[in-house]
Amino acid sequence: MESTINIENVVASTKLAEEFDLIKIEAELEGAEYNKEKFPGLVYRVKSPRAAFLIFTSGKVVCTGAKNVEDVRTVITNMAQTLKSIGFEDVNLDPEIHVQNIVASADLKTDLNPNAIALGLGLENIEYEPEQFPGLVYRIKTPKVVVLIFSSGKLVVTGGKSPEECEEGVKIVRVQLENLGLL
Amino acid sequence: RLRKWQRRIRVSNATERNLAFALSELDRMASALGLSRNVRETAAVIYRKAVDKNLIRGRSIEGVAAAALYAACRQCNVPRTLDEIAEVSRVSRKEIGRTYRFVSRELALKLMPTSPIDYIPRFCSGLSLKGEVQAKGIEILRQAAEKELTSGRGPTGVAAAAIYIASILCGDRRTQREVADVAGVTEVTIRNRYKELAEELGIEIIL
DNA sequence: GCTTTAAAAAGTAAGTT
DNA sequence: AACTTACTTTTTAAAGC
Repeated sequence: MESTINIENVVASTKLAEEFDLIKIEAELEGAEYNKEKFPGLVYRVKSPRAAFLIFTSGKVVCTGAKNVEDVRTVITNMAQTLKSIGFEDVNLDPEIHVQNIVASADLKTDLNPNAIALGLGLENIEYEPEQFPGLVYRIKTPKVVVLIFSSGKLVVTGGKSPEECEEGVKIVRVQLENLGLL
Repeated sequence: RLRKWQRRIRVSNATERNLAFALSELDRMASALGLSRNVRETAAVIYRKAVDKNLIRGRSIEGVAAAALYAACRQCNVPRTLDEIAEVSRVSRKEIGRTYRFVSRELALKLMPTSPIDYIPRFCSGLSLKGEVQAKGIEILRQAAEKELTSGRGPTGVAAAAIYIASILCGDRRTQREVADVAGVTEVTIRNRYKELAEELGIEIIL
């Protein structure tokens, strides 16, 4: 089966140490931004596979912006190595990583009618306020994902914990629209 | 026993006081927006239902009142944008929108998205345009809806473009800036929408 | 609820040129 | 009028207000 979705962003969390001295990291790593009053986490961007990190004093880390689930491990491992080389001897170089959210896009390749879809899926199951946003918001219970449906036929799936859940979300939308005769 | 009664009376007083405040707020906002008695009563009904379902918990009375008014305008087909409601409320557009979604869902209002057609009468009066232009604008929007040219677009922008075209076709032209001002959109938006409508509906605009 | 990050979708907005 | 940049919606973790 050809891939029907394009993963655009993966958000993951992990714990690299018991604690971090963010002021030291900010001083050692070029480009690191840390404003405790503004936000409790230190922001650091990497280019390897491109990604952004939010590092906290608790040792916990949030990684966003990765384009693949595999890149997440690569980038986090590199981050751990960088922190170790900067003087943090106790960083875990092989931490447990939790993918928290995946944002993906898809294309049904047909124009869609949001108003008809709203009535078909049921006004109580969707949110569609073109005055505020052009996409129709459809929340699916299982898998627990949210799909944004546009009149162009393009979709955005978010909230999934794995690529499979995102694929499933697109599949559900496609099947329901087909059954409604709106595809 | 006596304390229990006092508590009930106190709660009752607070409830009545809050309801009175909410209703006066609805009236104040409705007056500022020039809304009819029908819309005010519809808003009051929605607000009372929200109170009966305890939807006020964790929300401000003003926020729910503003959301109820926004919903009432839509239900009565005389829509106001969230920005217009926010202008006469002390609650932000974001808060009103969030409360509206919650109340709308909890009370199962099942409102369809606002139709551009519902903005035509108000915008035309604001531009002192006659019924002929109004009818032409509505006709254009009906055709546009059939060809699905309005999906995903802001209702006010589409309505503004239809009025702009209608005013020209009826020989009582209004400038893009004039229409943009009453509709609360930019000239760029009117330009984008009217070009699209004229093109797809085969309307020749001679300036 | 907010603050910060990333990203797509499509519409609208604002500032420059 | 074109460009650019930016904000709207959704999701999600983190620590703290």
